[in-house]
Amino acid sequence: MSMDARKFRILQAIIDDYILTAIPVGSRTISKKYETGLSSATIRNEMSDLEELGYLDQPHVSAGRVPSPKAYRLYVDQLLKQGKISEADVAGIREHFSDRVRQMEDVIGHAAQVLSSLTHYTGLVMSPKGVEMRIRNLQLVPVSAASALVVIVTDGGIVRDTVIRVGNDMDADALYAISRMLTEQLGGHTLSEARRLIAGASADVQRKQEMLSGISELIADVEQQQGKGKLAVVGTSNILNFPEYSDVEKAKSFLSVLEGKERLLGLLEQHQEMAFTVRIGPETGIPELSDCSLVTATYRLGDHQHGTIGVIGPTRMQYGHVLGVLGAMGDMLTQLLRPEKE
Amino acid sequence: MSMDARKFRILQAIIDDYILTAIPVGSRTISKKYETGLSSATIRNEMSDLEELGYLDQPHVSAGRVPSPKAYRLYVDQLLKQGKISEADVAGIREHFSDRVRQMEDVIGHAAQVLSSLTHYTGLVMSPKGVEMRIRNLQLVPVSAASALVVIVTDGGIVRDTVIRVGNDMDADALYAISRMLTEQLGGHTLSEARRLIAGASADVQRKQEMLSGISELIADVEQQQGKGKLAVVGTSNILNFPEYSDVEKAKSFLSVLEGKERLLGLLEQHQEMAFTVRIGPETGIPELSDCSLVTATYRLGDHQHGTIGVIGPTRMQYGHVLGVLGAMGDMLTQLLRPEKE
DNA sequence: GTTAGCACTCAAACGGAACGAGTGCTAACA
DNA sequence: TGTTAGCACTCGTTCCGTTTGAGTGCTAAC
Repeated sequence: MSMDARKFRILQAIIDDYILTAIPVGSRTISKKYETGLSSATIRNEMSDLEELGYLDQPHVSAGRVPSPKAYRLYVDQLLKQGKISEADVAGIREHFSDRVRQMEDVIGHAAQVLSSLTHYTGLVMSPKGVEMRIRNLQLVPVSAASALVVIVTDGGIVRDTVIRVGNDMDADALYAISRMLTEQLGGHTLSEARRLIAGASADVQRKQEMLSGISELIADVEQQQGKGKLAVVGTSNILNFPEYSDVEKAKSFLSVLEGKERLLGLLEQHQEMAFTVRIGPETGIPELSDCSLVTATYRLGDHQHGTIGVIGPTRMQYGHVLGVLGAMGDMLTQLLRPEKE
Repeated sequence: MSMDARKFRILQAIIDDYILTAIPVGSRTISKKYETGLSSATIRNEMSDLEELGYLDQPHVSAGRVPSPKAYRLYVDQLLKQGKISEADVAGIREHFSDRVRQMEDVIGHAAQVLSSLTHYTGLVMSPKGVEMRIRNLQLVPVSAASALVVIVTDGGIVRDTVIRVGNDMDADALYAISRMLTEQLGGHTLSEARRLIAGASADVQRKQEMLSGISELIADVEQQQGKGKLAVVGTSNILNFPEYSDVEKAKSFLSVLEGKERLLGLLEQHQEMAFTVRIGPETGIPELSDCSLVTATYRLGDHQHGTIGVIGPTRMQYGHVLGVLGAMGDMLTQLLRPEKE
């Protein structure tokens, strides 16, 4: 016995119905609403086969059937093959981003917000992870008599700053001179190279040494921050709208995974080279998310950096719609974050 | 009939027990566990009086009594009068902040994290709201041939930046010259003054005009950002650990208030001049939070700016502990964020 | 291969009985 | 006059048996 066209159509119908209603689907429902040519008894036979093949589960003997993760996998693969992105989704996103570009972090938070409100699931946006970022400019800005702000601009346009102590006798011009020198020596180098250069530099004066180590720390910070990637999570409470999470225990374990962002980051960092990723239930590898699906897409920042956006919802997710929204949003972000022409 | 010392003791006992167990307290419980000198019948009479006075509610006739918001109010006022802050809380916080100071935003997120984990409620930290912030320095940093980064440093140490377009013929030195000029002219002025000055400046060249308007926009941004205040919310899912939120509907409405941060910001901005604020149930003014209490405290950044930290939990909150933690955290933040000596 | 029919299963909904925590009231007591 | 023992009463909770109905598997006929 194997999967034929009719079995596939029936499976599709079951999945569609279950995604819509969240209640186990019976043979009569399919016979009446979908495959009108066949009687419920026939459907029953087919469903029995599908169960044997591993595509359907039965909560208990007198309930209908529920799609298994394997079924969703088949369904999604089919969806990805035909690769449809709805025009409506693109329009919706364009509308939400009509206002002018703001800071990177705002964009990220905003994007997660839009994902959540368009899909009614939980929206995730991870900031780009820098691969081999290079320093473009480094500048010291006086803050008070004894301290200065170090600003680092990288080729990705990422800016990071911190306050360090400098000598008392540094005026703005002196700081600028130092900035020029540092930019000249470190510009074009990667972050780790820059740190090595600083470490190697002989510090003739104690004060200067102090300053350099402050800068070095900042660079390390940037490296680490970019290595990790910031994560915005919006719409966690949406999950409570779905009947499968009316059990408080389930909801709690779901929410605590989303709050402790580490594991989530780990998931988002996998398969970053793929345009789309769909992980269904157990495929996430996180037991607490075994009733959830995670759909991700990628956006680019410049040529070498890419970030990830995603949506988490119940396994019976509207995959088509979510894929559409994510695709459109990915394009939008790539376009929005394109570095100025050089 | 009025409140005498014994009634007060009994009320205190009821509140203590209810905070601990979350189940309505019966007269026998009080008689056995607390006021051992009195029989349950006597307690019953007193409880009846307390109910008449508005301090107790009865879910239904055959259940025990539950403290009313008015009772918590009395309880908290008493607590505030004796103003006790536990040493253990101070130590706990100091421990969590042992690592070096990082960026303002990190500190805020981290503080919310610590509040949440020490209290097991939801932790809130709002960034300082700038009153009359003054510009200390303004600097243009080259980013690419045609664009530059504007960095603004204010007297509160707040740094904000954005990328603007500049003319093609601007090299680093030219930008620096402009920076010096701008700093000279705008330094010491408040944000709104600075914007007025820029608006008034006659722009001889088109390019310069473009640049100035970019800077002006950034200043407006800083004003607005600081006017609003950023808000970190951590530990929302903690609420699900409490039996009063085992009802999914309640949990959902609570969580959605926390997600749409606007109303929360409004609450936190009220009474910012108070060292401590306790708002119990209906006192919050938000219907969805009528079973919650919000406790806030203030920290300072410099002399003129203050931010708010807070904890949201069920009305039967461990007020003493929360006040202790918030007090200690407020001091910690004030100390941590003290601007460098000038 | 398809379908009608039928016996069977089992979760969910329903409903009444028993339980028990807690109250209010009254009368007796110190 | 305040305290307490006693008792009737209330009412939510729990338990348990019944009914309902959706859905299945199997068999026999088409």
